[in-house]
Amino acid sequence: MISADFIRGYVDLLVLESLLDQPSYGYAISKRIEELSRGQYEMKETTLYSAVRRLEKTGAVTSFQGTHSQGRARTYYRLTEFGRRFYDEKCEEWRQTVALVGRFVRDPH
Amino acid sequence: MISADFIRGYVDLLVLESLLDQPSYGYAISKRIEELSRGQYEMKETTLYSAVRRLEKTGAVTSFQGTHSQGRARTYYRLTEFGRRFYDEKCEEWRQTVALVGRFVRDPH
DNA sequence: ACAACTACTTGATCTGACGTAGTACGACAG
DNA sequence: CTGTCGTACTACGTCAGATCAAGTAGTTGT
Repeated sequence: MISADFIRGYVDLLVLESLLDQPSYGYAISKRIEELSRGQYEMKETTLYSAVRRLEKTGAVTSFQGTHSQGRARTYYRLTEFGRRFYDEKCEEWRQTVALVGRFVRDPH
Repeated sequence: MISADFIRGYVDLLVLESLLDQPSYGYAISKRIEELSRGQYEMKETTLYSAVRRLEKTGAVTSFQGTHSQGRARTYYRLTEFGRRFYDEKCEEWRQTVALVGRFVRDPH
């Protein structure tokens, strides 16, 4: 299990990726992240919900209430155009970080 | 310039790398990091010094006063055996993080 | 009836990076 | 002989973000 300290800074990226193809809601996002990370990382609920609210505040996502015939009401989140650009930027920053930190990583002797 | 939020979590790794080959001191460590990151990242002094103290507390490094014929006295930091293992672990965690986050990064369309 | 799963919220706490500021020493220019 | 630059730290306060702990609420399975 990868420590959250290592993911910190990329929480937004993981969440945004989950919204690229279609709108989604908290629980589904968390399940997707868990799946894509193959059980190596599990985003805490509070981390996830605070992330989507932060993203909403900055205009990267918008929220709407899903029609629900059953179950508790879900809040869906949809990526905005700005959100897409924001995601692309985050990806680019990630690539740069990989290049940078990579220069500090040596193979164990 | 890469934002500190992206490096957060790898500060210790960068510092430890700078101590792999020989003991060093605060200012030299910061210069080495600046150099290796090719100006893309500059670790703030307060960040660096709080990191070495944290590493000292966990036993990854030990400190000693350098003999100084001139200039202000320097505090040198030396990697311990535990520190070396700690560095190797951080590197391994880094590789895992790269693999994980990489699955959330898509090329811009 | 009760647990388990889904779906989310609130409030408090803690860590770590940062800003600001100051101390301290040497060398060198003017 | 004074000021400024580069070196080498330290102290204090602040803030964002991840977490813990706990609670609310509806649905489904046994």
